[in-house]
Amino acid sequence: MPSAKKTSVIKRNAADTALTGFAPMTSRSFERSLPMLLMRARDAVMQRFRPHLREHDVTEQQWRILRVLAEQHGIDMQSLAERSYIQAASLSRTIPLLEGRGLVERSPDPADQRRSRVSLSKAGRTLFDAMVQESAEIYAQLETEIGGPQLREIYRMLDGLIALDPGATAASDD
Amino acid sequence: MPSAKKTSVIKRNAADTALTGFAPMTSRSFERSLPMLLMRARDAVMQRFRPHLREHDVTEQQWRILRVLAEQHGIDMQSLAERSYIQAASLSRTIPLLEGRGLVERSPDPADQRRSRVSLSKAGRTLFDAMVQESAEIYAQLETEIGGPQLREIYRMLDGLIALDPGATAASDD
DNA sequence: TATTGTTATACTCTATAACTATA
DNA sequence: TATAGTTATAGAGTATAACAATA
Repeated sequence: MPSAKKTSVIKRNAADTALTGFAPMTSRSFERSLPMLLMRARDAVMQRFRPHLREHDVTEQQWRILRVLAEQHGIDMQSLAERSYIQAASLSRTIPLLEGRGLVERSPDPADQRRSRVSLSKAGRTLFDAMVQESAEIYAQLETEIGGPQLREIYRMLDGLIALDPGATAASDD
Repeated sequence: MPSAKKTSVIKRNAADTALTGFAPMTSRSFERSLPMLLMRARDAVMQRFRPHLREHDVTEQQWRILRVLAEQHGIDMQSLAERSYIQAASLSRTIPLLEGRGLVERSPDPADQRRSRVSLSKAGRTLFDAMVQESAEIYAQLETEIGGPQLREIYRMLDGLIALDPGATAASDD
């Protein structure tokens, strides 16, 4: 039941009381573990998108890659890794899969033979266009349910949390 | 730089404009993908906790298990899986590891031989008490940086997102 | 020597199904 | 027949380090 009050996710007991004597009045909210709630919130949102991703046989990670490629043609592997928040080693295994499906193309950078220039193929662009359209519709539905101002507030607060980690913030400052 | 404005995480270009024609005025925030921001926010928060977890040689998943066991003695595997948001199959592999370290004990449920009753051992309780104390301190530091009211607002909004997924909400209603 | 990208290794976690032993 | 838990399998992802080619 979506509307049920989740008051007892974590139950009070002796041990609990002992450990939260540290911050007695607000212990309840902290016991509900911020990372856990973030994980569950992400999962709840992804529920909306998973059927859509599966339908196109694209993993979450691959979708992140396609999105970066859609906005930056001929990006090198390292930059792609940073912008899609995927480890370079992981990317090296994933890109050939997308190449194999004809969604992605690579060519050596003429200015530096070490570098690859990764791009969306025509088929990749077509897939992306179709997917991003559906994705926008799911987002629009989300916004309807949550409310625009509320959703913008969520973005603002998530930015605040992300800014807690200087490393992560730096990665997004491009 | 934590204070830097992240205005250019996703760059505008022709392709971008094309795909976001769908919702022109608010496209920027939606392009910044809610699941992605939730993932990064969780990662940023976890950064604070990872050294603490590693120090005690406990994975994030194992920490979730310990927390559930700390508040519910003699829980069966299925309930433990639900409450810790871990797949039952994954739990079946993880619990023996914790047993091996002497942190967790299991005994068959006398009323139903199929069921296990999983509990924290004395050593497990000692570890939990030490870790939860440190964890509370990290949270307190987070609260100082973010601000109590702001943090409570974050919790409220995450609850809202989680409520979007009836399945996930049901799991937390215990 | 340093950098780009790939490969290797080991580990974590997920998802699904098959299996066992009880009920 | 149904349920609790385990095991098997495959896939997806992380994290590190070693490595080859190029700069």
